[in-house]
Amino acid sequence: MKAIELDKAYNPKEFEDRIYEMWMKGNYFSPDNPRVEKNKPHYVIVIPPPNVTGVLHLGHGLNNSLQDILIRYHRMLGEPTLWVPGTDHAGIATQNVVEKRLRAQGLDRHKLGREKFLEETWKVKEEHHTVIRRQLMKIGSSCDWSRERFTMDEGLSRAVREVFVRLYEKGLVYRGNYLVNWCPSCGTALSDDEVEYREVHGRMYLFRYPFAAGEADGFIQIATTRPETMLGDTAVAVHPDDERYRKLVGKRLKLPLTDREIPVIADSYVDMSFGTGAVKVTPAHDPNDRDMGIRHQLDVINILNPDGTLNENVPEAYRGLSTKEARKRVVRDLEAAGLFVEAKDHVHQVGHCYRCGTVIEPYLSEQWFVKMRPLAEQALEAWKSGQVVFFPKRWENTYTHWLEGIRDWCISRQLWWGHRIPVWYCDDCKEPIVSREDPIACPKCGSAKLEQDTDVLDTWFSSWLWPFSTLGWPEDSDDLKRFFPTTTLVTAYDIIFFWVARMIMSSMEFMGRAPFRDIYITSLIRDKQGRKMSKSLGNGIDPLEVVDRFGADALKFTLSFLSAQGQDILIDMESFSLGSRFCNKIWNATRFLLMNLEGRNLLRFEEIELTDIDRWIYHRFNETVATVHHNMESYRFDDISRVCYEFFWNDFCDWYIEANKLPLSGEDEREKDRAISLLIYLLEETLRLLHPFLPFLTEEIYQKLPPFLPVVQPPISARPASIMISHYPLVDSARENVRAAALFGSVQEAVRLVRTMRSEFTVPPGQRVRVHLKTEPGFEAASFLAGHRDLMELLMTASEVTFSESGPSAPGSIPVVGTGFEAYVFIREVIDVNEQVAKLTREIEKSGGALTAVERKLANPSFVAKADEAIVAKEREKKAELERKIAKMTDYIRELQT
RNA sequence: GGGUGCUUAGCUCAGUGGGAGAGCGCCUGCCUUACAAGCAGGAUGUCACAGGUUCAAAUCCUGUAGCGCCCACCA
Repeated sequence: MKAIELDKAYNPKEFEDRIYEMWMKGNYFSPDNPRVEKNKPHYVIVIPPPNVTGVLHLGHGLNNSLQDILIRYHRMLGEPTLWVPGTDHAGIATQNVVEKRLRAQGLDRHKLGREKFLEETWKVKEEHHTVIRRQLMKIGSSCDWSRERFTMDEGLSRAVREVFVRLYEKGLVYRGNYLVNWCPSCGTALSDDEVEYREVHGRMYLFRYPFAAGEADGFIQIATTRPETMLGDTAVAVHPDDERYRKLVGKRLKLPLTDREIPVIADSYVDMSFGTGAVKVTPAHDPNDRDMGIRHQLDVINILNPDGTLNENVPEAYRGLSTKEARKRVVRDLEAAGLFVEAKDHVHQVGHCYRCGTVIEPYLSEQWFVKMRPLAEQALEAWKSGQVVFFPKRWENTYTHWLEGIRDWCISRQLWWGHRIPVWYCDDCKEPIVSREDPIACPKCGSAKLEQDTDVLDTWFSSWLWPFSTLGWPEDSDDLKRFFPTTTLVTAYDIIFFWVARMIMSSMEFMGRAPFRDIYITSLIRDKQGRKMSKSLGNGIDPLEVVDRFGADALKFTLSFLSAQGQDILIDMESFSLGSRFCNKIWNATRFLLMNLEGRNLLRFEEIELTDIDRWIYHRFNETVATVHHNMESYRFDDISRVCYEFFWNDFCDWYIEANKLPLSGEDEREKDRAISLLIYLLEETLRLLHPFLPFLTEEIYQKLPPFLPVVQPPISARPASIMISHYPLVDSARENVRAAALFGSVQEAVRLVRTMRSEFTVPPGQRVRVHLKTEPGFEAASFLAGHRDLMELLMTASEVTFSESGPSAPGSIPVVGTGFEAYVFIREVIDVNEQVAKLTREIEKSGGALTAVERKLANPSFVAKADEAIVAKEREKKAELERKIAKMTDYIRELQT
């Protein structure tokens, strides 16, 4: 046959897009693709939906690369495999993006109005969605695009409503006036999990509150980090057992800067040992104070507007000020009144909005909540009973800890972008109506004047239904029946609370079982300094740029290779050359093999008799396959990538192809046919092994292979049209061959020893050298070595290799010791002995000089006594090393001169 | 404060009871007719520190230090 020609270098741009198109046309991403073996269990992943706030970053690159590896692996095992793609509307985050754009045009959402604003947001959603979809395709994601979903799709919105109504009917959704986390900038409530605590260097202020006239003399000192909230104080609390204050409990204080009087109360919440042992109580603006307020029926004075400025409940002078301004003003005024004691630097944790970074204010408002305890119990049960398993396991602690300390979930958001809360209020009788369908009239009074709740739901209220809402729930759809529960969830650890735990809760509640079996928690990607990649730092890496420079396969393979369990990945653009080099290596090895098809006839595998070298490579291949399968079970992507890399590069290329250059360049036509046939067969199997990690490259090469090439394992004569739907290699115990491995291991050892020797004497690579191998009596590999004289000559660049159980007959060689043999290298013949002796002599002299210096140092008693012990030890070691070196070179000289 | 992870070669990291390793970088020599994105060879480590268990410890236990992350209402 004719040689098949490949370009000289790996150039992914030339084929990646073309191949993705081919896959799409072939409908290979479908769970009903031609490879499917109907009796096998389903393998299903639903994508963690990227937010439509922007485009994909490298974290998504990692996440989706790993999902694609799993999907392709299982698909090639013949399992009906489905990967559901989709995106998330990301309520608050997307709304912020749009508002930012509006601000740039001098607009805001209120000027625009709700309807127009939503129109704008849908446009932004479309923009980002288009890019995200293209990015996923670019990196080769083999997801089923016909099943793509969006959290605000009609179907998913129906699921959201259904869930809200069911939970309401069950009494698990309730509405109430509670202290919630309020972001003054976003103008909405947040759940506890959306508050990010950051260390802030603030101040701790000490103030005096004087007693009201006639109550007692003097004052009580209180400490606070938020002076402005004193305007909302309705009590001062002390511990009931605190002797210092016992007599003062019940007395009234005059609240400075206001005309109000507040009581001193006793509450065991107060820590006597902290500060002055007296705490100001602001029920409207602190969760603990709120609790105390309820216990003591204190007044609740809300001093804030929704935008974070002070409202009409404070004295006029402070109204309209921001909390920051008010703080300064209050401190100044208290100082003027002689009530300020001191302000100390104070480091503490302050809550910030996870989306915009604004300081969170505890704020009393009417909100909707989900009662979580009953749901959390079920989610804990799912884990305890082994329905879900975390990889790595230690994330289970994070999961259970959160569930055990679960708090109710505030799900209403004062935003516009999201699922409108399915509650209407009757204008006439004020009855709230919770309904799956938009109601027309009030069921209680019949009034048609209904208004829907203006708030929307937390974005996670739709994401937590993702594994079944995407499959058609609440309809009893075919997909739901076929593909639920899913198999594996691949996600990062930063959303275990937000998403993973909640999905399990909702799924237990509405589906009666966990939504997936395995939870693989990926690493987080950081830059080389260990910083999170972010737009503001400008240290982000665009996956598309990686694809552009190195190719999608290089992206995928590199990330997989670096993806050690439980470790963050520190990476920069250059890191991807690892994958790209590997691709190039595979490309060129293939190029070499296909080139050697010129004039050859491919032999059928059955008619080839394997040599021990062939058995060795099949043994190694089989070992590699076993490791891959084994580690795939436990999601050890790094280990899998490593063994594949090592097998292909070190075993297949460096030894097997190199060894086969002998027959390939020989005269024996039958030998040539034999050698190239086996090489091509093994290449084909290896490509299948590598395909999940290097989908584009392996497909491109697969398509270049001789079209009629049969498959060795499993034995099929008509290869599938695409490697995507070919068979993944399986462990074949018949290929295990420890004996062949040992035999070839001896060849490798002998070759390496001689190469090292050559290198030590700087013998030019082209210069042939004579070698004698003295094998020990009874050494098993002796005849194998002797039988591969020509191979060793090739690999050692030897002019001649002789064998015997005795030493060399002629002098002038230098021996090296191997396992079961000694190799005598006749260095003297290929080098200028005088020059080499002179070189060695010079080195001995040089080392001798260094040795003298070291010895002198060590002979100095004050050095040994006073110098750092480590330094002394180092010197001793240096001495021993120099002595060894000198002895070895002296030996060499003696041998050369014999 | 609670939890959890890390500390191994210049850098990024594997390795969890018996030989200290990989990739990149570095040094030497090679354009050997697949690949210079390559080939052959090499150097580099008190495996954070201190104790303990063991015939044997980078690996198990205890403690210490440093770094990181998560959670938590100390005003």
